Amino acid sequence: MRFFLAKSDPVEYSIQDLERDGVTDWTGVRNAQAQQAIRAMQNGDCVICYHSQGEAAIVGWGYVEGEVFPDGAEPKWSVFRYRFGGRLARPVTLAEIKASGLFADFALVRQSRLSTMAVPVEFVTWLKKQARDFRPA
DNA sequence: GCCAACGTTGGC
DNA sequence: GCCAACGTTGGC
Repeated sequence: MRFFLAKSDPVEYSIQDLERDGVTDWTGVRNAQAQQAIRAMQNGDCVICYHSQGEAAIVGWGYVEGEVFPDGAEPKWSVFRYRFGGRLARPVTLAEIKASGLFADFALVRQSRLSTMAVPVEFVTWLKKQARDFRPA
């Protein structure tokens, strides 16, 4: 299993919405680099959920369900099906991630506007220490 | 609310 | 094909 991260503006669609829905199609990503991350996803991969805008924090996780597929309306763009995994009791903020000093090269820190990205394994290890309830299956 | 980063558009 | 102008996103 590999790890990715998907941002969402919680006003539009939050981890609570994902928990309620159980599963949702992650559409609307219209950026070449972000699309590259989506196309690299495989069934069962873990996708960390991050709230942007006011919150700027990791709030939970989920899983890629099935294969990545083309957007029905605009097939040149890829979509993944996102299944809820869990919520963190305490969000891990971007400020903490930056303050750790360990992840200056991570796209989350380096490219604030990128909305989906691959996550380095060292970050996953660190995150598990920060959030004991982060337990991807 | 402001600003930096950066993607997109359109004139040339 | 270049580049300025503009729009959008997200951190603060």
